[in-house]
Amino acid sequence: MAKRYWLMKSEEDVYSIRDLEREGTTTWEGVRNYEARNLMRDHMRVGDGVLFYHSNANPPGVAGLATVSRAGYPDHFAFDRGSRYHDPKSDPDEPRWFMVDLAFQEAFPEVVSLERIKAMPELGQMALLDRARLSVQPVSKEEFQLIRKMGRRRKDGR
DNA sequence: GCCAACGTTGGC
DNA sequence: GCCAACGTTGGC
Repeated sequence: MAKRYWLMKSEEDVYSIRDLEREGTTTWEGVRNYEARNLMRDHMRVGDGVLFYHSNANPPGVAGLATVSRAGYPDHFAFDRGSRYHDPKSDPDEPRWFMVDLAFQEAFPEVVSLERIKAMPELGQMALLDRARLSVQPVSKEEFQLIRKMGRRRKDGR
């Protein structure tokens, strides 16, 4: 199956690309939006490319790359009464929420800011721009490759 | 910290 | 099934 591409948001001060770099892999629990849930449960596959986006950051933007290292599986944090992600409506026999695991790939030398993304006509169709509150979203191969190229090159050309 | 967008909940 | 109230997200 062809590799797919995604953009996933994390609040920078909660979990950043540097945290992922240090840990190597992470679990992506806590997504509580059905559209995002469906993407993780039904469409994300091991090896898919991920743009790691920092929200609530200065500036907000894509901070690096990750890959999907485990496809969708039940978000067991929802069953844990002590977790901030506990959801009494999710049950192990019929889990409501799903998660994936990510592996670190690279941190960009400089964040590709939302402002720069908005300024690129080729990126005008990204869900990021009109589905601002969707934290897991599909990205085309062309969008992924362009942002990767922008991220690997510093603005000053070095 | 503000507030617009937007998804969810719950009364009817 | 409608829709107002409410909660959350996330840019600014």
